Amino acid sequence: MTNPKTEIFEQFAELARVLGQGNRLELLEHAAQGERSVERLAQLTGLSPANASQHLQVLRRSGFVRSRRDGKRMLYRLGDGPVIELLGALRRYAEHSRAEVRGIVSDYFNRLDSLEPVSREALVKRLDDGSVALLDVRPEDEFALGHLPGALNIPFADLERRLAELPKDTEIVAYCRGPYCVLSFEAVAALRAKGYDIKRLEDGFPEWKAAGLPVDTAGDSRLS
Amino acid sequence: MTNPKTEIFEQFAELARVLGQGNRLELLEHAAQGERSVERLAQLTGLSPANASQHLQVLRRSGFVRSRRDGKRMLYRLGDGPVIELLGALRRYAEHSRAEVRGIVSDYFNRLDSLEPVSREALVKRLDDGSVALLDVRPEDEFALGHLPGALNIPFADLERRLAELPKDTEIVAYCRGPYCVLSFEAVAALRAKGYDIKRLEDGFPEWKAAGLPVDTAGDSRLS
DNA sequence: TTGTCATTCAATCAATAACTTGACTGATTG
DNA sequence: CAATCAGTCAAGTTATTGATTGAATGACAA
Repeated sequence: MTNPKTEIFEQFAELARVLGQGNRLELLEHAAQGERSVERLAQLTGLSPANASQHLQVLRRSGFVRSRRDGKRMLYRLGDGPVIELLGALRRYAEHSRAEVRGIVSDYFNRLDSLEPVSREALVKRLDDGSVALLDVRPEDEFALGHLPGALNIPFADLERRLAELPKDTEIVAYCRGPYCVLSFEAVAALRAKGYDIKRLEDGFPEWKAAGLPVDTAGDSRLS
Repeated sequence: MTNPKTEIFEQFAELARVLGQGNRLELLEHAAQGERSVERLAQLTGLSPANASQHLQVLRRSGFVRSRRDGKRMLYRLGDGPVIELLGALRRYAEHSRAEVRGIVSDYFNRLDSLEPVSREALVKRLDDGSVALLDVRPEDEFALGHLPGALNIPFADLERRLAELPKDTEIVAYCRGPYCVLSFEAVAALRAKGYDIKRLEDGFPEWKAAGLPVDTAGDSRLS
């Protein structure tokens, strides 16, 4: 173990082991949306608070999340290393080589949205043109913690009630928490059925932020 | 567990767990050099054949390696998914956030080569100019399984004896198995001490190949 | 066919990990 | 100050994992 190479591989492996737990990956995705208390993260993932706390500490020890105290709550947010990039590489590898992943993806997601999604690059270009409207279907609190500039926030649950706010003549791009977030898939399916010209952003808010693209945090929820 | 999202995260986690073992990562690095028998891989990593075999099967189940039979030996090589990309993301994350990794790297590696390495992109450009000679310091069998076009192969152990083959007037770029392969670090240190104008390639052969750049497999070991 | 070699399988043991429970700490509120 | 709330810690249980050993397979050669 004094061999430096072995030592390095062991360090890498330790990081991989931290990601080797579904619950932790799920906590990580939620923390990637913005700061969240332990209790909230526990609710979102269905874990017991104690269990969530322990997982979060494991994630913190490896720098995947950071934490700060706010009164009696402890807020966790994503760490500042290239976490999203690592998770993206894991996702891409999984999509390539795990038949199960492809199966689940096509069963549950692609079925809902057979048209190809819009890439981040394409969206940036089209936002410059002003030829597209942005729809954020995440819950309001996640939206408040950060969103794409100019996005309109209508949580998925409120979509039916607030259809009037959506433009019928402009193309809409909907986004969500990440590439596997169901909300945007279902929003696209629902709105397309109603005749809206709508597509899905390939990935979600964390990836956008990680790419260094501008992010709004205030309640600035007008259409661009 | 019927929840598709949980299911997906569990799939991702399973892949991460496979990488969560130092010995497996080391086997993977060796398999990334080219096809290798179980026995050879066991030798290279210091594992027992049975143990190496089991690890290799775990890696195979997740597509990180492929295998084929050749007579009575079983040859393992890297799988064809974006494995190198995933390992690269893991490495970059580790370098960013693990103080231990930075420490080990600076202690054992940077000490040997304080000058910045040459990036793959820069090397491609300079190879077009013909302004640089390529030195592959890996063992001959690894070289034979694949190497950068026009590279001269002098295994590290033979360097002293074969100095005459190296140009004194051209800049040399040395490379090896990967970003943490000691051979190229030491070769650069040794040759620089003897007055050669030599730098290290930032990463190694597997990354070059994964980037889709041309690779020679024959015994074509002339200088470019 | 028999023997040999490389690899895999099966059984075992020790170590590690995840989750639960209940007690504990630290900050806020009455 | 006492009560409460959010989070953490510590101990115990169960399940999984990695390494070892020796036997079993499958390919080849005499």
